[in-house]
Amino acid sequence: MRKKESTDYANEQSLFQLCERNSAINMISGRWKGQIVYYISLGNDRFHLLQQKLPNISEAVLARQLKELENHAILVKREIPDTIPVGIRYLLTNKGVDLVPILDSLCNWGKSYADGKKIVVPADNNVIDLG
Amino acid sequence: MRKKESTDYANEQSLFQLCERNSAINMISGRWKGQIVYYISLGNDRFHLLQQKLPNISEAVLARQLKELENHAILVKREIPDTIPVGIRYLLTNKGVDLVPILDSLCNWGKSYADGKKIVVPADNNVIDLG
DNA sequence: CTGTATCCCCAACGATACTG
DNA sequence: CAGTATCGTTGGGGATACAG
Repeated sequence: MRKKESTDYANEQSLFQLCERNSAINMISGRWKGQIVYYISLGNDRFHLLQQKLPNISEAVLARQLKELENHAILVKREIPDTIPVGIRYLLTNKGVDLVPILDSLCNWGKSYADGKKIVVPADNNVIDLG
Repeated sequence: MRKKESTDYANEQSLFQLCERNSAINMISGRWKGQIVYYISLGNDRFHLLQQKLPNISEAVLARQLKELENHAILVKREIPDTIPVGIRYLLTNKGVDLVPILDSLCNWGKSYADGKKIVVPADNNVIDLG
């Protein structure tokens, strides 16, 4: 547990208060979160389906990331009736659904520059030469 | 340094390869990055101005975050001529400028739900009651 | 003014064994 | 099937002293 008296904790909270931008970044920071939300949006709504899509994730880590996304109300768990052992579906909330296009634009942003879009500084119009 | 043989490193790289979404999230993950990019976009382009805007950040941390943003070509450093000691301006590249509206939409996304927008699950139309 | 060097602490990721 | 418990390792944030 992060200590509530630490500067670390205080800094985090003050940033969250300053602007929702910071808590939003915090909600999607986590190695697998973007990919998990994406796969669930495509209908991979079971634990084992996500494991298949993310073959290198450990059970403990997947469970943790799902719980964090649930705590942020990005997804919810629903039990599938009359199944033994009980099956669980992961469903995006409207908050989670609203996140998807934002993650898409992040994806496109990164992709356009990874694909060779020139980096320039608008202030001086000089092209940056990346090593 | 993260060891290149570790599973940790391999997982990170495979996610970056899988989709730019993941490397983009990685670029903006870092406690102060969103706020730094925002303040620079408003014209706070000096180290000491950023320190004023972010009073709780330590010099070491600010320098680290700026260097990471520079490594991702989101900003560049420009020396101010004929200054002793030498002054540095931080300028957003076009890549950095393109990031700003995405961070804004992230901000609005978080804000709308923080402000009381109802959380529902589109699949079943049930309203979620958050404690 | 804009950093670097050093050290401490904690949280995230990961591996594995176990459970209802 | 969908987890929990535990533990090891690493990396990020922070404080402080020092430097060009």
